[in-house]
Amino acid sequence: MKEPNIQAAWHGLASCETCAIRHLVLFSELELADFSGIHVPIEDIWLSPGHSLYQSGDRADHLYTVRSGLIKLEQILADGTKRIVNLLSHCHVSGLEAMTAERYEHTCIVLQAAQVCKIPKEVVVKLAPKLIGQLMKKWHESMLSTQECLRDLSTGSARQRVARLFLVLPRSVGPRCQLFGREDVGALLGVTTETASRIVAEIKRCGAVREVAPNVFELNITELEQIAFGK
Amino acid sequence: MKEPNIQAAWHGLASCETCAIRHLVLFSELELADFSGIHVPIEDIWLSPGHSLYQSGDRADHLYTVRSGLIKLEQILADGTKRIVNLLSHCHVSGLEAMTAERYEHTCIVLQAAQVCKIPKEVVVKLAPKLIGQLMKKWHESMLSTQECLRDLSTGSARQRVARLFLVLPRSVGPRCQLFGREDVGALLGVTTETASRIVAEIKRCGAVREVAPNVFELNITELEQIAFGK
DNA sequence: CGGGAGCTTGAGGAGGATCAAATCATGTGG
DNA sequence: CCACATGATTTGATCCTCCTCAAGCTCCCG
Repeated sequence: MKEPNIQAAWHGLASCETCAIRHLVLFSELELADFSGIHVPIEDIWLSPGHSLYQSGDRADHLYTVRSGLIKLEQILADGTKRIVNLLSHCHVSGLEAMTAERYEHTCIVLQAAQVCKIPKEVVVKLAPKLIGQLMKKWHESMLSTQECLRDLSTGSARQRVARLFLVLPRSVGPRCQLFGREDVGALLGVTTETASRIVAEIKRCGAVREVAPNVFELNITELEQIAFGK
Repeated sequence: MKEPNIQAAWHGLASCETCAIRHLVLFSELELADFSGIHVPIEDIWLSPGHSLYQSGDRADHLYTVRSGLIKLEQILADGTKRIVNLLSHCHVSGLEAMTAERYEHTCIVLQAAQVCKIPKEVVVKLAPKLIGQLMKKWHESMLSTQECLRDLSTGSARQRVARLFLVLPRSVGPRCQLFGREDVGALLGVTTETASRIVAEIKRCGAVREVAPNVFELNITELEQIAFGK
């Protein structure tokens, strides 16, 4: 497992003002003057798959906005097995619980190379009055995303779940997406690793997806939708 | 199905000031002066099982704080089946999405006789700056509750799920709780109605619960925990 | 070349789904 | 007050899916 690659860790909010996705994330409603009051560092971080942003139980003092890549939130169940309860991608915010709780309740791990902004909780608290709208929007988004993950991806046959997973994954160019390890697929769908592997292979065989490179798939959307939602 | 029983629907916030659970719900941080600015009605409503507070797709213009009883949030899946994604009880807030979205995304139905406060969205928006803390707390609570519902109640064998459901249900006197229809149990656990019925019967037979009245159960906590989390 | 981690495949069995029917509870109208 | 209709619950029998345990396979790295 490689070390996290911190390419840039600048301080202050200078970059936020010009951030291309600012209007989509937390700070959309801020004006120039607001940035000047901030004297704690906001880091811009690149991470490769396998790295964790935080662990369940860690002191929750940062929020993270995902600029690119894919990130999983997982929890350990009573019987020791892991379960993924949310996938975060472009413009999502993770660690929102920092705003009200002492500690994180998920372990947050990178699935596909990601770029994130690490924002100290105190910055958000200080700006909170101006950020209410965005914060609520992000809470709501998190909620929808979690419900989608847990509801759609753990209902129906394993075939349907895998098909829905393919449809949910962020697309790169055209109908193309990247999958991750079978163990994670299992933890996300609530099935065993073996079943995950079997079904992915089967869906590959039946032509609903085509593996153009290791774990990179080209999707046949209509086929997949047929499997995912067909009676 | 009986009509909703609106015993009191008073206007203004006079009652909020003296509400016994105020400090646990949205308005804990308000002072007397804050209540005077409110000129839209906040209703206190009693509802019997089966009634809906709102339907998925309805215009979202009210928040509801649950004072007592039990309420389900359900959604209709692509294949037409219903799935319960959250259970709300004492001091929970439902309809938080009204704060950022146009429409409700769940259908909200009473499972056990409930008393709720119906708060117009505009009241909360107006008081928002003072309520940030509580709002976040409630978002967080909702999130935890949803994750618990969907994660714990749709993982493992049906036996385990039923046992966990009994452990999650709000207790009345001592280790006693009330269950609801088998169809709802199924929709909550992600199993069929028949399986729900079968397993409840089995758990009754093996002595982990005792039915002291129709759908009222006395729990054997240690037995249930053994089933719920035992290997 | 050998070792390890992740992925795939196989055989067997347990657990739910499905379809069907019987029982029970409730409310209605005669 | 009873007969009946309606809906929820229970139970049964059968089939299929997925879990379990196990072995082989591929790829990467020392």
